[in-house]
Amino acid sequence: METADLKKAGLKVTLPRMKILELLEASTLRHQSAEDIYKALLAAGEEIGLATVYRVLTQFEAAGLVNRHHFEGGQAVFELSQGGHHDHLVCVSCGKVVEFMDDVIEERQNQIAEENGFEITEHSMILYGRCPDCR
Amino acid sequence: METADLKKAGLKVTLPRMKILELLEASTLRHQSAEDIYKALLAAGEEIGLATVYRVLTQFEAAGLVNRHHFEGGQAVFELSQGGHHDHLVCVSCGKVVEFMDDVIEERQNQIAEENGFEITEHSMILYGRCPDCR
DNA sequence: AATAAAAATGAGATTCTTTCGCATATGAGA
DNA sequence: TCTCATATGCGAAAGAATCTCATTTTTATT
Ligand SMILES: [Zn+2]
Ligand SMILES: [Zn+2]
Ligand SMILES: [Zn+2]
Ligand SMILES: [Zn+2]
Repeated sequence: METADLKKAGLKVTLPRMKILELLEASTLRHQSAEDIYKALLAAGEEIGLATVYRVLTQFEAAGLVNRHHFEGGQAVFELSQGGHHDHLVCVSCGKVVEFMDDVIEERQNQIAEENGFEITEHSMILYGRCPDCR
Repeated sequence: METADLKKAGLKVTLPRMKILELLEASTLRHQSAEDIYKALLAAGEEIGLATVYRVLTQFEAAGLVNRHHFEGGQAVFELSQGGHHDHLVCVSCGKVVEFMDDVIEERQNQIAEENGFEITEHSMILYGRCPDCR
């Protein structure tokens, strides 16, 4: 139930926010740009402005509901943050995205940060290549 | 000797290209934006247009002379590609950049790509946090 | 259900970074 | 030195994301 999630996040329950959250939950594509979402909403007959989509996604991000990633040479993409941390494999040919999570890497990252006296707040790891279908 | 590098890269030896390459080699900051470079050139009395700086850096990248990285929330940064592959630790407070390279991680990345049938062309790994000075 | 105050929205303007187009200038080879 | 392909500088343009502000929608309160 979405409205609960919004309230829990300290966000007023408005129509645009509900529609965007619903769309993110219903969509088969986990990683979408603000514009993708805007167009999908338009196609669904919802009259929600692009600025609002950007604003709402930024609020969702701040509330921890979604995560934002910057894949090379494209717009930022957003995904529901359900399912915990993971990183991405991106096909440079067809755009397919595969998620993965590797404890060994995560562990080494922390180790490296520590060795350099850094206190890590987040990280971005994206592997680019050709997917099976595109090779 | 720079002119040789340019010729070797199949690039005509022009004044802007030489100046930019010299600046990259002389600068203490390894990671600079196109605009940083443009301003440094201006400050040094060189009259090189910003568009040229962008063009030249893109050509250098294609020639393998420099690498481009996109650190969160800033302009693209460029660095001379001397010294082989490495990844980055970036301080979110002061912008300090530390380079590192971890064979275990590189190995796991290849493993993961293989498991998913991907043929990796490149990757981006950036750890964000607070450096020792900023904690 | 009606009202008021606070917050969110939509549309367009605006910013920021990067690229493009084209007239002029420059470099490499003859 | 001459010629021509190429590179440069400038301003215009594009693309993504944010901002402004008048209007609308929520939520809280009668
Ligand atoms: Zn593919
Ligand atoms: Zn993901
Ligand atoms: Zn710092
Ligand atoms: Zn580096």
